[in-house]
Amino acid sequence: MTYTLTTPLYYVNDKPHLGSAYTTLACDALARFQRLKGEQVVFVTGCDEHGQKIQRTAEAAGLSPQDHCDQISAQYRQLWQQWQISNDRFIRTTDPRHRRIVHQFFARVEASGDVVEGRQQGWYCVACEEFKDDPAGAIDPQCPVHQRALEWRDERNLFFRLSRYQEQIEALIAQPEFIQPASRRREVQNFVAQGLRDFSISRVNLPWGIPVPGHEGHTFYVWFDALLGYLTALLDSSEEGAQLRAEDGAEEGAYDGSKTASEHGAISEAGLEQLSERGWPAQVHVIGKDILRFHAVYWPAMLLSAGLELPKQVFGHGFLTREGQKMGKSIGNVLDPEALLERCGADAVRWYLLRDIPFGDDGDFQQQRFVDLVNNDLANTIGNMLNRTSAMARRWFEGTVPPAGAALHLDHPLAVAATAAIAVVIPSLERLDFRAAAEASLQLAIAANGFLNTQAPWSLMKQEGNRDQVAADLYAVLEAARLVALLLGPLVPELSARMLQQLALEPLRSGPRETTPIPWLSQLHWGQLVVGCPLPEPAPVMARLELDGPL
RNA sequence: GGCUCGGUAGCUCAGCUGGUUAGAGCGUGGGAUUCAUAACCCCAAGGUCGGGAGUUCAAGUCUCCCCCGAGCCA
Repeated sequence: MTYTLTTPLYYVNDKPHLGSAYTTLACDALARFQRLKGEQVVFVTGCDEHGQKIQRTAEAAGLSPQDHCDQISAQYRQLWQQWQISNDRFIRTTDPRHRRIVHQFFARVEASGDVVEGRQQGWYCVACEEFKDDPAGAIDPQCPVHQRALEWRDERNLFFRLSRYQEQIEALIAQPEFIQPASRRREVQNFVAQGLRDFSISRVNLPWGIPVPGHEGHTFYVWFDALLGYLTALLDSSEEGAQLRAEDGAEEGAYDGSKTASEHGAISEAGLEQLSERGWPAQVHVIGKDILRFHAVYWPAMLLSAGLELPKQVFGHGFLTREGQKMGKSIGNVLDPEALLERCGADAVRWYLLRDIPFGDDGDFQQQRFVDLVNNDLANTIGNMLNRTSAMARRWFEGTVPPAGAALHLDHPLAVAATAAIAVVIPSLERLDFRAAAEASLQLAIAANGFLNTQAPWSLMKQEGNRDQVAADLYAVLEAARLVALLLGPLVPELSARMLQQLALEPLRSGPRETTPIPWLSQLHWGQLVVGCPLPEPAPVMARLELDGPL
């Protein structure tokens, strides 16, 4: 069973902004979690590179559309590398393979009788790539989203017969799991309840796009083409895709290294019929709430028409504001993800965004709170807990993990706290509730600090006869720290690795196609820290953030 | 204009099917402590639960009206 998840394919209109980073980060946490659980993950991201808006942006910059796309998508790719995003695929809709898939898909839709020609007339927003409902007689109407003048269009387009799928879509979105979070479901339901209308899937006189076969002068509408990128990504013939398939074979006991090369030939011909072996349907499409409709209504209908399986879930998360204000170039308050990473580090940003904002709701990036939470949770509560305990263990127990003694009992208060934390973290991550997972992990660290203060090993050590007690207490806290580090693996992988390193343990391996030698889930049990194991010299695993000046 | 969500401590928010002194985190103030990254631990501050009316023995928690904010659709 493959766990496929996707970010949106980001529109290459401009360089990446924090919103895209937010989505990608969350997906990365989910992907890592699933890998740690032992799932075979295909984490897809990429860029959407078609449409008139891009053509015009490129022209304005004096570039060819392709050059422009190359530049921007390279920025995305680079940014994700800098953030250590563990995507398995990076698909661009200008990839030649994509064109083939689009044509193949279109042929299926056409064969289903779902493509009709029609006249489309109306006010068009190029920025939205969408017809608006302003009346024909409107004078200089503006796009409410972009506050730009709409353009009058009157063209003969190809339409997808969405209306035929009314009942099926209604049934689909009636499933409580399909649209998440639940709060967004009704919105879509209302929209569908009004009756689905056919929508145009082609544009005329738009050279920057994929031509529609058999319909001279038409190119595909971005929303038809872009979503298909998810499929192209899975049918990837590149090395990473091939490797995944090789592992597939190995798992079924049919591994044959010599086969890989000959497979390549076949792979490059891979088409839609291969999708089910390549990880389709996706387990979840993670998207911003603004494009929920495309993913929850149009996209499933297109897939139905093409005879393909439907994704299991569409998760529409909220938007980020900054200090209560919408981020925008005109206000000049955009947070640049690259700069943010450089000044604060990936762990800090990941922690703040995932721990403080309920995934699904809108969130506000507040610098003071960002710093407060990172310093309190990560540096003070978690980092310092490990640091102080490791220092004591090294000082009093020959630089090693002290004898566990009574700490191994499962009714030890920290064993109980750890079990409780694990029981919350796993189901929370499963449903993309990163906040609950973070809080539960943090709770374990708080319990460990509390325990330490109650036991006060530094006082006990001053009297004779307490050595065993101190050893057990320190063991318990170190063991709690180990479990905190493991639980934080998906959310803040680098911090997790540094913590494990301080405990002389191997970091988790949750990157693309990585597996951890000892399964994560089996490591998540009390009492596995090895007594007598030498501890490295303590070094803070998380530095406090001290920002001079606004971000 | 229709529909849907919100409006609870300085800030961000929990409060399920109505029922003892309305909770958490951060911030703030105080205390304790020294193992540690001036970190950790403990305690407190008293917020008309947007406003008004109603139902009820009893309402942030239900009903109606109003005000404010957000979103979807038109």
